[in-house]
Amino acid sequence: MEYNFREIEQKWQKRWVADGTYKVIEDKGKKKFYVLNMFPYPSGAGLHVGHPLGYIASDIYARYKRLNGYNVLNPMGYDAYGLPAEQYAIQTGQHPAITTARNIARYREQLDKIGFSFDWSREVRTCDPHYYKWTQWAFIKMFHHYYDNAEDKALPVERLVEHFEAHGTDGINAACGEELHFTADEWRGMGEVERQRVLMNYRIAYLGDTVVNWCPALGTVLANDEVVDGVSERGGHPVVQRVMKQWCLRVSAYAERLLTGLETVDWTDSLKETQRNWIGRSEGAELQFKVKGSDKTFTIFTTRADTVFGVTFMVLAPESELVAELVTDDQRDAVNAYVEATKKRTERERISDRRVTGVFTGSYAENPLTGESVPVWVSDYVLAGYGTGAIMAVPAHDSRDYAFAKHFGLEIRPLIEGCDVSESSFDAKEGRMTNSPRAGFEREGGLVLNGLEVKEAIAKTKQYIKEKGLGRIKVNYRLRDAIFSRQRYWGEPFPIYYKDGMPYTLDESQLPLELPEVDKFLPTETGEPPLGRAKGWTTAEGYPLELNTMPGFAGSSAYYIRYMDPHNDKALVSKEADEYWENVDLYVGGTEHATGHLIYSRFWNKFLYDIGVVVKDEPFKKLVNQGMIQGRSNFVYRIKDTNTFVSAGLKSGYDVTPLHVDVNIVSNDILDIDAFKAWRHEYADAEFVLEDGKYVCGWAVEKMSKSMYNVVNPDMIVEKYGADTLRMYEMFLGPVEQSKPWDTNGIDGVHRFLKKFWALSSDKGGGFAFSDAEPTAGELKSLHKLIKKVTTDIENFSYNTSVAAFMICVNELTALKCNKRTIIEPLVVLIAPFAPHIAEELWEALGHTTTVCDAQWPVCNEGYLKEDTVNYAISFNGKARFNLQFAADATNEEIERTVLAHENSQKYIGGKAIKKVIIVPRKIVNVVVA
RNA sequence: GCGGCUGUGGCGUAAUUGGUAGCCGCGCCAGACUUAGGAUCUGGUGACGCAAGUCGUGGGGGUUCGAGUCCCUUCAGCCGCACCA
Repeated sequence: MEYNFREIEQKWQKRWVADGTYKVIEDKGKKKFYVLNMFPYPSGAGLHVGHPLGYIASDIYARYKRLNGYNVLNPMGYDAYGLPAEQYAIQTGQHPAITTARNIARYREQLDKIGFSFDWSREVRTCDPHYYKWTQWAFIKMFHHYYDNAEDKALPVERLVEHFEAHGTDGINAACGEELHFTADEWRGMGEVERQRVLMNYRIAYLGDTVVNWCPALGTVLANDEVVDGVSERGGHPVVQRVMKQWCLRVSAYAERLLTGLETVDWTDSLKETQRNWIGRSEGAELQFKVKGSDKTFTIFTTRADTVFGVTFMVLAPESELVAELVTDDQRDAVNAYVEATKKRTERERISDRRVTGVFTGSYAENPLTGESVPVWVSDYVLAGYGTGAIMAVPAHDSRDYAFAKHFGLEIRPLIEGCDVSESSFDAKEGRMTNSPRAGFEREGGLVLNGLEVKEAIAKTKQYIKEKGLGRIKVNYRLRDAIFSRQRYWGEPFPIYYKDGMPYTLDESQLPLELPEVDKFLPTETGEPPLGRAKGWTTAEGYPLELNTMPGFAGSSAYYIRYMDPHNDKALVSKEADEYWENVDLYVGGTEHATGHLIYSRFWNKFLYDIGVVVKDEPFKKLVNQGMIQGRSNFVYRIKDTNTFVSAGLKSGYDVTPLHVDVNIVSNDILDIDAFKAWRHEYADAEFVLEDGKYVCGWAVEKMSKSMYNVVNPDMIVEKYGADTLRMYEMFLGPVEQSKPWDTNGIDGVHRFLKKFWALSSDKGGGFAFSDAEPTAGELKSLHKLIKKVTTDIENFSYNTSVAAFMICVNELTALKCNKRTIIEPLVVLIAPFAPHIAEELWEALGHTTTVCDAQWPVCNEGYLKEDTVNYAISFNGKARFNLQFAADATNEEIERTVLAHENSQKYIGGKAIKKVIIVPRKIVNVVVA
């Protein structure tokens, strides 16, 4: 009987839906397992063969866990808000909700063909009001909480208010924008607006003046992770720095917990390292500098407190408020001009152009340890957003300060014995201190670092700064608060209205606040976001609602929690559901989310943990990054200014333009000329210069994308080979974590394997044939080898070697002509996670009335794997010379005796003394002779 | 610049974790069947050699009876961060 995959796959996909096979309910009697894929953004291009890679890998794991008796949650949904749908809406006027729904339908259709075990009854869409109600709800919660550094968790803002009432800011240790100081009396004297302004300084979701990445082309701000190399991640438009009032999330308050939490999760080292880099913890000290001839002081941050004796100038960031305070009248024009020029530069220009620039402010600062005066400069190499926006410059031991000093002819004073700073600075944190202080500049009772190792000197200086009250020990983070406003239409509206210019949250009972209709998806004529066009966009009392919407990561930050209890309209998640599912046991997705989604989700989850909504501090226990499937593009070469195309091998003789050609009309790099002529009307009368009668295309590995015509859809593969072949082939390509170009060569091998597997139990007529005879030792060994291999492989995500193991087993069984029920049945269960359709069909043929999903994973009996004899390589002084067979249970003494007595051994020993005999179990006997 | 990862046949990859390098598949070669087909089956396939054998895991060095695997060094490629003080 033929392997009719089309019929089989349709039959079982229908059956699964009809029976609700993959519907899962909380069952306290069973252990839970939560498998999750990063949900897709439903783009207009549909699914390509790269998307399912991770879904297949996690589906295999989910099915495997289920066969091992776990209650498995394996949901799927859509990250449905996003820029492409909105850009499309702007161009065509088509409502993004319509295009998004259409794209989702297409995705669903494609996904269904691959045979996933998703529980679709739990589907979520971020743009669905029932869903984003809880995104808005979480935002309200964040608005009404602040981060208490002493308790190290989020607490209600009411607690803060109580404290202000009683003690003012005295004793407050909270994450905030700026350090405020007021008394209880002053607090009580404040009006409503002023109090709101104070509280805004502490809220976890707050409205703040921030330097943002403004993208004029997109008309919106972007988060740091949405800007790559100074241009927008989507579209590649230039990005400039601008100060704007924006909603922000105080992610930075969680920096330390985001860092330490990494130690508790099972993620790859590289991903953890990427997050550590992004969080960017650095230990150092803050040190106060007095401004000469004034009572002003300012603070700098340094990790190299030991170098304070080498400070020869100070530098302020151009955006720093200190600039205006410190600039002298003489220098004001020059400084203003410099600051203005800096503002106009885009992020990209600042990155690409690293010329040393700067201006002297005219002021001098006093070194707190030596009292000497150093000039204060302004330069854009100092960042406003990090530390205090001001630095002490030590050109001898910092390469950036060095370049600046060289350029402007400032003093470079080395502090480490024997270091050479004539060509470049000495940045390493090693060596012995000298010149600290310089001879003749010692102070009574002052700090002396001379002779100390750098590390000791840092510690001693920090201690000194702390004791003398010159500053404090401080930990700084690179991680900044997340900017949470977008000037876009297609996103979650904020549950916020304004009264007297101050924002207030809607009541939870008013949620969801649904996205209003607008006539156009563009900003208003007055430059307000698109929601400014919505009619009646106010509260019932007439207060105006917020016009910004939330960014893409808002909806994706807690979706994994919603899957646990997706239809609950009383809570984000019920206590019972959350306590049962806890958190995600296995999360599969791409590395591109390392510094975006995976930081925001962890932050969001930790906040919900703090307020008692979820029971786990970390959302994703184990994370696997599937590699990207790249496209393999094909090119044709058009001779300039003609409609003639020259084959790749001959193109060097012509002046040609390479053009992408649809890979679907190219086979093994040979162009289907008729299909090419039909592809586009301008090629209908194209002419060709052929080699050997064929048109050979060029190729390159590139990102799979519509514009490069290298997209291969899974549907086409499913149509031609079936879903089971696609699933197994994608796994067979190589390790899941590895990126690789899509290459259809080789899929035949996998398809052939499934046909052979099918043939094992099908007879020549139209039916199945199973033997009830007892299996032989050889058959049992073949099966149990497979059980062992596949079980450990799935646990380790080595699916490619599993597929290889299946092939070996089926080849062996085919050779043995084995169709025995007791062998085929467990084999069917083993393959079910990989090729569920064929497994179901055979499971039914074996006479089962339940689906294979309810089967039991077979257990390996090691007893069948025993070898009777073991082959040893006999080597002399490390050189293998001949082989000998021994019984598997032979003792080392027996082996040694036999080897030494063997006639072949004599010519290698040749009467010399035997130093030792090393016997490695099951492998090698090495005889070492003198 | 800092940090991480990778390097094995013509290709994708594997190697019991320090034990006969190249499993499985593609491709290729030969053969079988055949109403020549992009079907199926069988055998072969790291290099050199008629052979016994020798050489082989980016290069060089080391540890070890034994190294793809461990250590040092170097080269190449990929990824992350990057005027972060």
